[in-house]
Amino acid sequence: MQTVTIPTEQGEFTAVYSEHGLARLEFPGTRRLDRNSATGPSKVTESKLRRWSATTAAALEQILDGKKPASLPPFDWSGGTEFQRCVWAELLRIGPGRTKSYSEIATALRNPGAARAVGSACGANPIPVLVPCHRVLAAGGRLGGFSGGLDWKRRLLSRENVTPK
DNA sequence: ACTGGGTAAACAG
DNA sequence: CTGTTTACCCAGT
Repeated sequence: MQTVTIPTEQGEFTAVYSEHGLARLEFPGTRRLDRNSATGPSKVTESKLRRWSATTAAALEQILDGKKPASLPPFDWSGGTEFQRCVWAELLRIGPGRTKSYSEIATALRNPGAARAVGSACGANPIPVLVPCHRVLAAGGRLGGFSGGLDWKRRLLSRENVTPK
């Protein structure tokens, strides 16, 4: 695992890469102590890392600007369950300025009634912003929750001209 | 505004 | 397997 910091207007994000791609993205101010995994030499090559970092930084910048990212880095979702990966994949289908409710996601996955489980899966999303869990609202356009803090959710949405109740 | 029952998934033990 | 927790939802007070 390799960590790379990404400076933006909104602060310094931290990206964590495995040999398969971007595994985690952290908001500014969320210090993690496990900075160096002592599991031998990192398996992610320098050339991959530089390419992925550039793509991640550009995508992050674009989303913080309320725009659609031109391209995304590969994601390493190996830590997630099958259900969580399905939810996260569905989130990627929501464009900037659009929102979906937790139950709409559940229905789209042909598992209506799983709205609450969808909420849990969103909370477990290791790559916020790029995997836009901030575009998922509760029923009736209410804000719902956000692992990075509701102020971030409001900020990201307002940048896309969305104002929840 | 608050409560209760229903629901699905992850996790600890 | 049971109990607990969870970024939910809806119909009643």
